[in-house]
Order: sequence, then structure tokens, then C-alpha cells
Amino acid sequence: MQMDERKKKVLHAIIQDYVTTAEPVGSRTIARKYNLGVSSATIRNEMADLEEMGYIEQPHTSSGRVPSDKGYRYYVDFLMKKPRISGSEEQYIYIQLKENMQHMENLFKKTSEVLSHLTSYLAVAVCPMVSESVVKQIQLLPLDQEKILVVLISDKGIIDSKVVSSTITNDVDTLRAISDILTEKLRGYRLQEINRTVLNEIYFELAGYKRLVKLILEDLEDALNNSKEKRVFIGGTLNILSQPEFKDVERLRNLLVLIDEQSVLCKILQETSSEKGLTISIGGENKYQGIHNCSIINATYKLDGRVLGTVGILGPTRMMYPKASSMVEFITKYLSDLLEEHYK
Amino acid sequence: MQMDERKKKVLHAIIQDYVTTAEPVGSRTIARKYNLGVSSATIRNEMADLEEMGYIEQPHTSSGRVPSDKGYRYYVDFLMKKPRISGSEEQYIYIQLKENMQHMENLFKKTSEVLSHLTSYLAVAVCPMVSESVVKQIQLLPLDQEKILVVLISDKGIIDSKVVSSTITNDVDTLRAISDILTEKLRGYRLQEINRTVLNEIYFELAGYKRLVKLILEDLEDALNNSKEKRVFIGGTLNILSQPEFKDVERLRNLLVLIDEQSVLCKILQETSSEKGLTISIGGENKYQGIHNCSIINATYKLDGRVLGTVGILGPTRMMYPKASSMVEFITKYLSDLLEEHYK
DNA sequence: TCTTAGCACTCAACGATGGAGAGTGCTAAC
DNA sequence: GTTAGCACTCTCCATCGTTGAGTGCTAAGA
Repeated sequence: MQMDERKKKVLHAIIQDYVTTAEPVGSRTIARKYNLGVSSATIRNEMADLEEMGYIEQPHTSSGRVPSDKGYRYYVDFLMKKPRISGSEEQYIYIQLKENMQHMENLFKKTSEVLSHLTSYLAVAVCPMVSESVVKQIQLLPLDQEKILVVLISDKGIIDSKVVSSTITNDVDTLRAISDILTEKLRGYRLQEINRTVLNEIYFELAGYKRLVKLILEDLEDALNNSKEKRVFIGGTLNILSQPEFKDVERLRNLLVLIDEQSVLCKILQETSSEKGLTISIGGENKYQGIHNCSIINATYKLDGRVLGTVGILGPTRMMYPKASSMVEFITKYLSDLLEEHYK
Repeated sequence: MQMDERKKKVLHAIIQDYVTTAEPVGSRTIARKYNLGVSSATIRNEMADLEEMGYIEQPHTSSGRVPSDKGYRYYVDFLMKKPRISGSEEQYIYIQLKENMQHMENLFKKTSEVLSHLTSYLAVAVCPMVSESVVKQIQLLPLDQEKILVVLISDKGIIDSKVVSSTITNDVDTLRAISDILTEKLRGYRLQEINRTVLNEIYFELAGYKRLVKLILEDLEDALNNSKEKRVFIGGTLNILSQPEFKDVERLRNLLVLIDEQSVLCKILQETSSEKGLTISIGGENKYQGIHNCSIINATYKLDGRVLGTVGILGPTRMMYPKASSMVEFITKYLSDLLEEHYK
């Protein structure tokens, strides 16, 4: 069977209607609300065809039709038009994000808030991974007799600070000297690139402070390992409660588990995203079982051509794809611009 | 009417049964399961009395009884015995918390996780307020041509670091000099005590860097203001989904709003807690409307005799008060010990 | 050949009906 | 003061029409 113009229009109408009402759509509704110039009987025939082709489904005989994953996929790929986002929304994004440029974490926290607020879905923003950062400076500060503060500064201003206990020294000048050597040796490396050779050099030069250096390097490694779970921000948890598909507590649980275990969510987002712009995963296309009735729209932001992280939206399969897509696209583009401007 | 021994036993039995089953308790159930040595008819008479006194309620004629807020209050005040927590639980707490002593934030995050895990309710841990901290050191580090990193170190190792833009200077030695002056002037003050006089002194001594100093002091103030919302950790969100009282999405929403707006939750906890140990607020005793069907058990932890913060449990009014109380009490006591040991 | 009006059919949703069961209050006997 | 017995109440649950939205099919019309 072929997908002719009228079938496309009918499919489009069904999806539009279903997305707003969340109720199965009948042939009469289509004939009345979307004037395609034909009667409900004709629509009925088209719908039977669309069902045969797998684009729509019938929850039970004698109910209206509901789009299938395949139907949404066709819609997303060929039918929908991404709207330009409105001037006021644009302004809102500009203001909110610019205000929070200072701290990387605040920036992405705000991003998730803004995105969820503008779309009424769940929004997820993944901070740039520490492992992608380039070491800029390491500074040791004496806290008191036995404690030293280690501050790690990266090119993107990501800072990890940690208190390390050491009885070896707390002399300001000694610590400064150690800081300088560490900085000199490690500057310019990405955290994940730091290798045996460099470490050996450091151990050699700072032979007298081996224990202390070891603690500091362990700290670095910790920062690497912990970074993943720490750096996911989720906004709009409450929004999902308004969606009729989550009126059922058991379904809700699936999602809340994800929110609770941020690392899983992060992984899903990372895996889904592709290098080139916007990605949309619909229902069963998602690998993770728990979100087979959800869709994810996400996009990556970049600095210097390198992909730094992902921002996305998670909502029911019955989602306002055009608006959500525009939002995600716009916000990641703007994030890239901001980062470029600020850290270049 | 008087509260005699048998009435106490009946009330105790009703509460015990209702807490485990979540179903209204009938006279026969009491007579069968809790051998009080009398028949169901006698229990029935006692229950009628207890209802008249306001300790129990009947959802509708011909259903069993349910404890009222007043009933729980009587139970908590006079009937329940707080159990000693088990050795394995004790060990679990010791290990989990000790492992996370390094970072204040990790410690309290873990506290909320441990507490929620051991009780199956929602657990909330409030980090020591920054405003209670005493300034120990302020350090300025040059990041690049235009940016300076401000690190604030307090007596309890709480650190706030922020990037400040300034074109005035980025000379290492100048910054060090400024750091020293700031540290000297502010050391020993609690953040909330920093007053006009001190600030004027600082402005006077650092007249040439007024703009920079102003930025830094604004940073301090920010740290103060933001600290509240940042420093609440909530564990066990998923636990509440298992409670039958939250099978209804609308009720659930009330709680999730609280979790989303952590500042409110924090405030509730602060207001509820009293100086002297454990506090229990039952149902309607809570001021906040949204949790009139919840109870809060919380206690404060201290350092040096000063109350630093609060740790608590939030669950349905139908709660395992004895176990939860013991847990909260034990964990706050242990937190106090840990802090004493570590920061004294 | 495509479109449409008409009609019989299906099925979820809703409300009414009527036991079954759990629990109560009251009374009278112990 | 306690208890057995009994009538009564009310929720819960399953059953059963009724209603209404929607379908598929057929036959007539363009």
C-alpha cells in the first residue's frame, strides 16, 4: 500500500488530536475538526489502511485510533514542522542562562529548569564531563595542622575541591612549591589522559612527599569517577504528574526510579545522543524497558567542535514533538554559543 | 472517662495492627491476635469508650477503628518503647557515614540515604548552615587574564568557591596580599555576624580594589543566601510510593511538591525541631497543610553544644514510630560524635 | 472507480441492583 | 463486669442492562 497525500493528512490530524486530548481519535472527529473535504466514512477507510500499514492502532474494536510508535516516527521524520520559538521565550532563555554563567553547575541546573518550564515535560541536562576537561592549575592550601585543601581548576572553570589529611607538611611555601610542580606537570592534560609516565615523573620530583601526592592523585581519580552521577540535573519532576499517562502509580514508579538513579538516566541520554544535532527516540525505540511508553528528545552542545554534553527532554510517547524539538535545539545551540563566548 | 490499663492495651494493639496492615481494625481481630484475655464484645465496649475519648475514629459505621492524631500522640508519649537498634544496623551506619566524612555534603547525603534505607520512609538531612560557620581563610587565585577564583574556607571545612570577573588585577602577589588582608579581617567571624564596621575597615585598607572586594563580599552574601536550598538532602523518594496512603496521585503530588521545593521542607524541619533531642509531629500538628496526613520525626545534631542542623524522617501518620524514633535518635547522636571528633 | 449515507454490530463506561462479609451496638444472661 | 447472640449497617464486589462512541460493510450515487 502507498502513503498518498490524503493518508498523510489523516495521520497528521490523528496525531495532532491525540497529542492534545490523550483520547483515541474517531473518524467523525477528524471529519469535523480537520476539514479534509471528505466524509467520516472516507476517513474511516483511510484509517483502516493506516492501521494495516502499522501507523495507528486500535486499543479495542469500536474505539478510535491511537498512533503507534511507527506512526510517530513517520510524523517526526516527514510530517511535522518545527516552529520558530517565540520572542518572549527566547528572551526568557537568554536572561535565565546568562545570569547563571558563573558556575557551571548552576548553568546546567538552570538549563533543566528552563527547559522543563517551557515544555512541561521532564528536562535533563548533563554537565560537561570532568574527564573532558583540561587541567589548568592545582593548588594546595593549608587548612590547619593536619589538613590540606586541594583545589583543581580546569579550563572550563570546573572546580573540584577536597580536604586531604596529611601530617607531612602544612608549610605554606612547601605546599606552594608542590602546587607549582603538580600544575607544571599536569597542565594541558585532559583528566582521562593522565598516564603512568607523567605520574612517575611527578613521583620522582616529589619523592619526599609521595604519600601526600598519592592522596592528591587519588582525589583526582575520585573526581573523575564521581563526576558522572553528580553532574546530571533534572527539572520538572512535578510536570510528569500532570500527564494522564502517569495517573497510574506503577507507571510513575518507573520514571521516578530513573530520576532517583541519575546515573542510568545519564547513560541513556549519552547513548541516545548522536554527534549531529537533534535525536528523537520514540517509545519502544528506547533500549531501557522502563521508558517504553516515553520518548526522548535530545541534542548535544559543543565547545571548539568537541561534544561536551547532552540536554534533553523526556515525556510520554504522546508528546508535542515540534515544540519540544525546537526548544531542545535552540537551547543547546545557545549553550554552545555561551560556552564559546565564555571559555574561548 | 479514665484511661485504665486495659484501655491502654487495646489502644496499643489497635495502633500496632493498623500500622502494619493499613486497614481499619475490628474488635475480633484484637481479641484473636492480641490475647488480652477478654472477648471481642468486651473489646468492643472499650473501643466505644476510646472513640468517645477521641483516641480512635471510625471511617464509617460498621467498619473497624483507626487511630486519630490524638491516639498516636498518646501512644508516642506514653505507650511506645523505643527499641535498641540492632548490631548490624549499627555497623551499617558506622561504616557508611565514616566513609563519607571527608566532604560535609557527602556525609549528609549519605545520612539521608542510610536513614531512608533503614526505615523505608523519606529521610531528610540538613547540612550545617553556612551562616553558622566561622570564617577561617579567604584565598584568591588567578585563573586567567580576567578571572579570579575566590575560595572561602570555614572552620567546618565548608567551602564555597566562585569565579569572579575582574580586570583590575590578576597578579599573584597582589591577590595574595588581598587574600591575607581579607582573611585577617574576617577570620573568626560567623558569616552572619559580619557587620558594617568590619566591612568599612576592609574597604579602607583595600581602597584601591574596592570593586574587586565588593564582588567578593557579594559572593559571601550569595553563599549565605543560597546555602539553605543547597544543603538539604532527601533520600528514599521511592519509598513513599510503596505506602498505600500514596497510591493516589493527588496525595503524592503534595509530597513531591515538598521534595521539589526543598527550601520549604527545610523550613518545616527547622521550625519543628527543638533544642532538646527528638521531636515528633503528628498529622494535623504540622503547620503545613500539605502534610496533614504525615508525621515528622526529627532530631538535631550538635557541635560544641551548638545546634548545627536537623535530621528527620517524613512518613505517613500511620508510621512505625518506635523504630523510626530510635533510628533518628541514634543517627543524630552519632553525627554529633563524628563532628566532634573530626572538627574539634 | 471513488465517495458517501445508512445500518448493524461491538465494546467500554456508567449506574443500578443485590448478595456477601466484616464489623458494630444493644440486650439479656451469666 | 463479661460475654453470647442477634439485628443492623455499610462497603465491596460482581452482575446486568443501558448508553454512546465508534467501527466495518454494503449499496447507491457521482
